[in-house]
Amino acid sequence: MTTLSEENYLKAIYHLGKQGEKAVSTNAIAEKIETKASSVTDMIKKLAEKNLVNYVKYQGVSLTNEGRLTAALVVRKHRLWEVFLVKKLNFSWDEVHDVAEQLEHIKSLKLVNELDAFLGFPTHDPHGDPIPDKDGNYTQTKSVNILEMEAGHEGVLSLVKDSSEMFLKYLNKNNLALGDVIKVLDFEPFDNSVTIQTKNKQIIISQQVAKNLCLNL
Amino acid sequence: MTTLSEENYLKAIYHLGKQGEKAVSTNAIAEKIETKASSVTDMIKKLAEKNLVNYVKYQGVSLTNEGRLTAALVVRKHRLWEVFLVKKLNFSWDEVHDVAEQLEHIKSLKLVNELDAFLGFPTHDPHGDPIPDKDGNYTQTKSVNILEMEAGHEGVLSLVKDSSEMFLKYLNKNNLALGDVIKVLDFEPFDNSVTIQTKNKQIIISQQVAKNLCLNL
DNA sequence: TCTTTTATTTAGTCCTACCTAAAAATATAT
DNA sequence: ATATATTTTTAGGTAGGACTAAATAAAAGA
Repeated sequence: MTTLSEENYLKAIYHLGKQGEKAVSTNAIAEKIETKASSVTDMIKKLAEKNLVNYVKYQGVSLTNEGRLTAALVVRKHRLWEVFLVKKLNFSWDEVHDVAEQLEHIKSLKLVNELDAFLGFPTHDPHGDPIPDKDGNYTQTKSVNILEMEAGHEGVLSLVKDSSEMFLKYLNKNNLALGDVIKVLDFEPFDNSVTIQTKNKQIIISQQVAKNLCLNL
Repeated sequence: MTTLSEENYLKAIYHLGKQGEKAVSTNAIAEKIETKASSVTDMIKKLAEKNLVNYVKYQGVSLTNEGRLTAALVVRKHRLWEVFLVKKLNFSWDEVHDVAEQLEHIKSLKLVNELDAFLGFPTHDPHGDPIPDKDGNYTQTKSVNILEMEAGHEGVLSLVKDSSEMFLKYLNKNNLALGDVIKVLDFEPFDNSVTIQTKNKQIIISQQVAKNLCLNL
């Protein structure tokens, strides 16, 4: 049985391991979890002892199959609870993160699966992230980052990479939501900002914003 | 902010303090929480330090107003989650306890109150226990224990005092559920068993069972 | 009342998960 | 290639929350 803290480490490694298949560094984990590198080393040793991660001193860490499944099931719970909060309890997408961080650690197989059914087996959370199934698998829809598109093309906003309250509030303020049709009009080379059109309005978004928005073509 | 462990102690004192208004003993708490008396003493000191309990060495412990409110809000969450599990997620009343024990510690005011609304502001949990409101208050309906009734009288099963899985499974097996009309037929002096009638069937229940069933007249 | 039993508290440990400071390994730069 | 900087690990320590064993207070019995 994994502790709350162990689950948080596994989740961090899971997320960090996604982009680039190689081992995750101690410092990267420390930064993600907001803890010190020495604490990370301690915990990694414990997780290695439990066969949840592969660990070679000074060479970083990666999840074993068992560790990956454990992490995926935590992520599954997190995202299902987010859907519940938004769809059933009137939370807005910028309010769900902290509560879901707590709910994701509740241990009950029946609870997760009944919740899944109650919500109608959703495939994505309110930020467009895919929800792993009972076995930890999901199908990644290949959405494209705005910065990688060509001017003149359009798509449906389907994934918001940054789920921080601050960023989501920015999107709310600018009336941008998942499912919106967005047309990329122009790239400004000076500051890498992008002009987009949605709901018959044009707005300019910074590179930092564009980086976090992905469209389905 | 209270920790999970502190909340469990407050809850135990809250429940133990209900019957008989005097101070709760260290041993009683230890038994309820399934821990050792010495651990209880440690924790009580901490709670007294935080002004959540009144404590005099060797004289037992009682809740302060702040402690009682904190405990009541944990109980409120516990019972609301039980209603959710039974009404929305197809849990039976004997399956909810362990999960609710976890869910009761989730910290989010909005979550509790939205859940309350989502469930239609229920007043009682699946075992007939009253659900405290935002301020920790509830109205105790004065249901009567079967052992205190007279033969020939009847009422509606409205409170099951023992919420253990074993006892609830016994009730299921004998087709007894909250809301059933029960008529008390006879008291057997030899072993204090009781003959009752419900749904046109007569069954004999032991004193131990009868002790845990209360009816609304 | 005095003694025995029971309840409670204290003293000293342990484990988890964190920390700081120092040491060791790896990576980078000249 | 060697010196410097960065990353990672080790060593040692802290706080929360549990434990055992021993000491002390309160309650019960003779």
